[in-house]
Amino acid sequence: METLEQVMETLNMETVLKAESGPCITHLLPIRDALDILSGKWKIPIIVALCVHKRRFKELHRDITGITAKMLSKELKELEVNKLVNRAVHATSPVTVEYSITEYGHSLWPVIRELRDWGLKHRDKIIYHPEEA
Amino acid sequence: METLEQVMETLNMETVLKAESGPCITHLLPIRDALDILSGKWKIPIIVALCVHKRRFKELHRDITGITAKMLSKELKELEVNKLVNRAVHATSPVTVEYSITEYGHSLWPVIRELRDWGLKHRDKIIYHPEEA
DNA sequence: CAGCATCCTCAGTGATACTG
DNA sequence: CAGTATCACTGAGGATGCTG
Repeated sequence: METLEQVMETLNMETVLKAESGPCITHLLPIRDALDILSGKWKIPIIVALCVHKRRFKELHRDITGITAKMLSKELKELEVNKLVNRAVHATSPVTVEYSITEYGHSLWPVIRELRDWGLKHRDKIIYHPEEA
Repeated sequence: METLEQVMETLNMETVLKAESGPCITHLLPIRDALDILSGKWKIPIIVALCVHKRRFKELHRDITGITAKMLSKELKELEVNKLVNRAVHATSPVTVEYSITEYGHSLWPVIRELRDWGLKHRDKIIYHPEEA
């Protein structure tokens, strides 16, 4: 089992931190990419909602408390660009659009699980045991 | 092995999305907590830098390209509150302050690894194979 | 229904200067 | 050295109304 230090060494820190390119592209940047795709106020709720089952725009708008149509539209577009979400237009009248999680979207699961697991432990540590160093 | 759908079901989505409290606290919120702690422009570079070895404020300021003293100070404070980073003041003259990763900080490793691994695969998929659905 | 256009605001960030 | 204070700016996100 590698330690955090060992892994960080593989990141070639001293080079990475100051590099404009090179090692940075294969090391720090991927972390940033993943973070950028998941962060923001609505990405996770949308992904979670679509993981349960496919939904239409209006349904998402209704099921995700507080989101505006503008943000929902924008976020879905980003998720679609990243191939995490599929957009299917049905030629009904009026048209309906169904959004669903892609197969590729499932690859996010290990990431989300780690985030959730760490977040749970962290909540416990900080909120319920704030006194411990 | 659980599927993403199965896990999402355990999140009790329909309840979670609309809940102000209750299930939300143990499910969506931890993900947001973790994300909040890691996201932003400087948290990861700081953590990575400190994982290689402890550093003083000035050293961090020098080693992390582009960060301002104000942001460095603010980010270190947040990391310290979350017990990921330790702040040690030495009564030299003038005083020096050493920042280091805590034992608890190491618990972030699985999270960072998953983010990096997914980010690497994603980079490959989106940038080098943009044509594939 | 599924969005887009417009306007707005305010918290996060940067630049610069200053302090114990 | 290790920060803080002040000001200015930007952009994520919200409110509202409109369209194909």
